[in-house]
Amino acid sequence: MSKKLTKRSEDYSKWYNELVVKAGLAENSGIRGMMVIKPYGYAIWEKMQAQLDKMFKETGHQNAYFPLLIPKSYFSKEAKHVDGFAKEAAVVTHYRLRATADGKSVEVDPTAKLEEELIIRPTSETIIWDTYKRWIQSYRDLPLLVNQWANVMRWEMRTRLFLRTAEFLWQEGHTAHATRQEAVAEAEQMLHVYGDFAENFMAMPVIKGVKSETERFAGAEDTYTIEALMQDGKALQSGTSHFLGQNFAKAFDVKFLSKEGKLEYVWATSWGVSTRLMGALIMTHSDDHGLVLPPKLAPIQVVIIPIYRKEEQLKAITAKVDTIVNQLKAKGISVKYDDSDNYKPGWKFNEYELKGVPVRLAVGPRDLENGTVEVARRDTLTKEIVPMAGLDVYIENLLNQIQENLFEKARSYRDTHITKVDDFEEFKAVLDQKGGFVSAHWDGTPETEEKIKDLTKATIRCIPLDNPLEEGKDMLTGKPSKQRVLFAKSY
RNA sequence: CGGGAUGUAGCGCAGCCCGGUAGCGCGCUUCGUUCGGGACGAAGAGGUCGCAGGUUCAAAUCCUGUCAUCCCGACCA
Repeated sequence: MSKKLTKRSEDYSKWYNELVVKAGLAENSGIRGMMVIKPYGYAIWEKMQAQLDKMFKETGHQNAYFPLLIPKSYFSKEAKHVDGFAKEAAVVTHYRLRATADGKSVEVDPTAKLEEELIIRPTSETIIWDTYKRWIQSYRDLPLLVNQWANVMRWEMRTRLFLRTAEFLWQEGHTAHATRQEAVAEAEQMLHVYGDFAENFMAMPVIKGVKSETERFAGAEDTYTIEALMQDGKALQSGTSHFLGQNFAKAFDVKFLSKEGKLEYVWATSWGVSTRLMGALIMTHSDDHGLVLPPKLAPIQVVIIPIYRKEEQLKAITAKVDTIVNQLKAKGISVKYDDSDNYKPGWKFNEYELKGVPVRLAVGPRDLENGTVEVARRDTLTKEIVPMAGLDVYIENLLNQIQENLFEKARSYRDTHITKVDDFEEFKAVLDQKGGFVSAHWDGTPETEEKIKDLTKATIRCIPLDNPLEEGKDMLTGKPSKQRVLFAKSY
């Protein structure tokens, strides 16, 4: 089987799928819309998890775990929330199998029907708020700042590896506060945590903003989002943080006694990012050679490949490489020395490029003679010969440079793909030919938003947080508008 | 839920129209030569042809049913 990838320019989706599979990140399981995350893909997810988890703890959150199955009745308590998820809920109706009459297979035992069906969580607000009711009595119990790492299930009709799968891994934070102000501040804080993570670790520039009413989370008063731009000009919602008001507190009757002795409903937030971030990472940096990983999230930051003919040469190289490995490890750099003899160097070069390893070192007899190594960068695909002395410092700096370069490259792409438009014909033209975000005036009504979506498939991605106010006219209806919003076609 | 396709070795596929006892590439095993950008030769291992029925002397191939997956729509806080 050829390892050659389809070119991005030819067919972006095909390229994406091949890359995910061939780089060993994930594959379709053959079970409808459900994905197998392979060890290499999972290793990257673990790096993300570890960093996010650290950031959550630094902002005062604790981890907990709630049940996978949620009684159906819990959903009926928050009306909008149900509407949002009813269409894609997987339901457990029975609890036993039995052998068929011919004894050759199994069937659901009809006598083992559940009194009340259980829903496989599409998100955990309901079960968590049912629990919070028991945890919260006094203002002293607040704020309650809990995060959960879990899997959830949404029965999507059309799925794509990492971007939309029937089951996915994520974290969901659920917090309860004594005041509106505090809850809003929490939702905003977590949006900034996501933004920092995306930009500083994934090297992925994002626009932070607020969702329009139509795009808002089911049951939220406000949904904050980080929006990233993929290489094919489509936007990807990469993380959301919701200010839930008192909706869930009222639905689940969660009240606390304030300092003043008054019984009040608590204020809530929820926020989450998922394995969709893997898709975002891939579509932000990768190229026709394969994956490109930012050093901070690369499971292997440096790979070392020996070049040799004879066993003695390998021994001499390995002795030298051991020193390099130790020096790099001492600096906290993760290194892999690939001295496997079943593949030739050329094969390995291609393989690690496909896997996105940021830096590759090649050490051969020539280098032993000269006291050098060949250093290759994944981001620029350039190579240079570097003296072995001081190599650890050189590599350390190089990794930082690569991290920075990836971000700058992605940012300049993103920045050149935000287009200001005042005319609807131009709007359509930009979406079709150039892609990216389009900054345009909108009259603020869901009807207009819907009409634009029908006509162009573009939706309002967000109203940026730092958006300047500016008088204008809606490009479609001509009605007055106070600010521009960002439109884009999205995943 | 509408439209289209596919199911044959671990992976990717051919064979099916026109029925005759299963093949190609990659991968895998062994040996040898190779090794600074996806090496080569030789010898091997590996398949209830998605499942169930039917037609036939004979079914991967024809017929009926069924299950599953994929793609395009609709759907996607």
